[in-house]
Amino acid sequence: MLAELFEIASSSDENRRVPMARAKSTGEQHSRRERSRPSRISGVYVISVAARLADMHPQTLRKYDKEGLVSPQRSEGSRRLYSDSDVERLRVIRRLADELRLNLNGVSLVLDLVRSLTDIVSLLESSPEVSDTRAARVAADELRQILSYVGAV
DNA sequence: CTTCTCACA
DNA sequence: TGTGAGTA
Repeated sequence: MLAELFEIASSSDENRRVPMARAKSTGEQHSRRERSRPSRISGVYVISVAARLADMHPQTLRKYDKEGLVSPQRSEGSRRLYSDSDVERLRVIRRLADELRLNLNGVSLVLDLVRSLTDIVSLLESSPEVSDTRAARVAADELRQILSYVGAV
């Protein structure tokens, strides 16, 4: 359906023998860079860790990947690497599916809409000529309500 | 990736 | 009993 809208650049699929540094199934991979204030700590997690953070089973994450709901980066060995935003996205999916009882097609549709609405809110707030109008403020406020209801804060 | 279970209509 | 979601 609309799932093909999400595309994350995948690196080259070279199946070279890269010595995997202690392939621990639990624990974070890579270091955490604290770039100019810890406003955003970027973590990278293997599927088992990401599943635990999102309170899901690893098989569910594989299925979501296959369905195009979440497209994690891949390592050299084609292992899925989930970012913090991927985990956050998984939590939104869990809310949409568990609480709102949406099926996966509904979830992907809502996620598409969330992205569009987020962009529209940004546009409404971008330039003063727009954001200073009453209509823009009302519209942006309404969209933010919808986004927070969906859980996309 | 395929198979199996479970819920549901 | 066919389909979708999650799991083994």
